[in-house]
Amino acid sequence: MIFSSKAEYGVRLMIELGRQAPEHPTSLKAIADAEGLPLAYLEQVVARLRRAGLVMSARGAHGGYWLSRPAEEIQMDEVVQALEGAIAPMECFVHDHTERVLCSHQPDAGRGCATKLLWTRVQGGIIRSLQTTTLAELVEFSGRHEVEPVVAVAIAGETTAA
Amino acid sequence: MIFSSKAEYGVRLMIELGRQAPEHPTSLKAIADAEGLPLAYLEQVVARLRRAGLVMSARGAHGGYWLSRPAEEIQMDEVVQALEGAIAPMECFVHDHTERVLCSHQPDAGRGCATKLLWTRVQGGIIRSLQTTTLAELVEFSGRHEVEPVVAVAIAGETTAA
DNA sequence: AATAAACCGACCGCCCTGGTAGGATTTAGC
DNA sequence: GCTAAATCCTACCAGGGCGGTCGGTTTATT
Repeated sequence: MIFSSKAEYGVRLMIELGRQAPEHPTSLKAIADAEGLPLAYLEQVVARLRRAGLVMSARGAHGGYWLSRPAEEIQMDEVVQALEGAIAPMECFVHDHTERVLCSHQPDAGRGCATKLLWTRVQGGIIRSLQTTTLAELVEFSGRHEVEPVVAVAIAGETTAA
Repeated sequence: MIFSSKAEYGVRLMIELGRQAPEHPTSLKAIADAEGLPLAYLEQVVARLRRAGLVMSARGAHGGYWLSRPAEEIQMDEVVQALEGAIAPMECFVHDHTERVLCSHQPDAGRGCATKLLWTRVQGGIIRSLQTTTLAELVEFSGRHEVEPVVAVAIAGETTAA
């Protein structure tokens, strides 16, 4: 429940685009069918990726979307950030201006904001793990197990446990 | 927006308890006043910490709460987990049983679930950063800047930027 | 007895999420 | 030029979770 479904859908969409030949436009309809996702909702998701400059598009018949850069050069923190907005573990990290009680950092400055220290570390952990993963890795991973379904499940299980 | 305010309030509460002498019960009222948080809501928050065995309580007049272990032995992943429930970056991580479309891991096992690889790494990053931070660290940090308010703000700002 | 506190469960308004609807615009192919 | 296929855009909506309140019960101290 940390990331919303926009992140899930968007990452899947990016992987799907990464599987296609570059410059060759893929229609949203094709992706929606392949992944079993609602087309109209995907439109909103891909709009964020486009505005962030991660994908490019061509309108009209035989139009579609493609990666604006090779998958090797796309770090996943860019993708998730485009989909979810700022990657922050706590509300006060993204809206410093709001004078909510949630973040006592500004108000009672007499005491160091210890929670902020904690959330800063968490934020670092998240961003680091996203930065060190490229889209190409995920594309490669998703394609590697297409031939052997049983093995694929086993490996995925181990990865989860680790 | 990754963690809810329960985490923020609960961590602050734990820090407050860590500042007190062990075994000496602190009333919720005192904490609520010190932190400017709603008492009735804090009750729900502290209940989670108690059920997780992180704090102990005494009822009646002059009752209150205290840490069940020294702050040095409390890793923050335990605290956050008690407050937020399972620490998972995506819904399908916590409810494997639900047959939602959100996680395609089970359904189309023919293809390796690449998003799961990503979320697993993120989860690892979060938990690691929480595990390597003890409550004692936060207590020490919060107390260090009490004397020099101006310096405290400056240091906190640097920590955020880093 | 009175007071101070932990404990418990029900309730409730607000906002965000996930999703739908309906259209406007652009392009390829005939 | 017409039609179909696609992107693009805006508004709308139901549901659920979150943050919070309230009233009351129980337990212990003084």
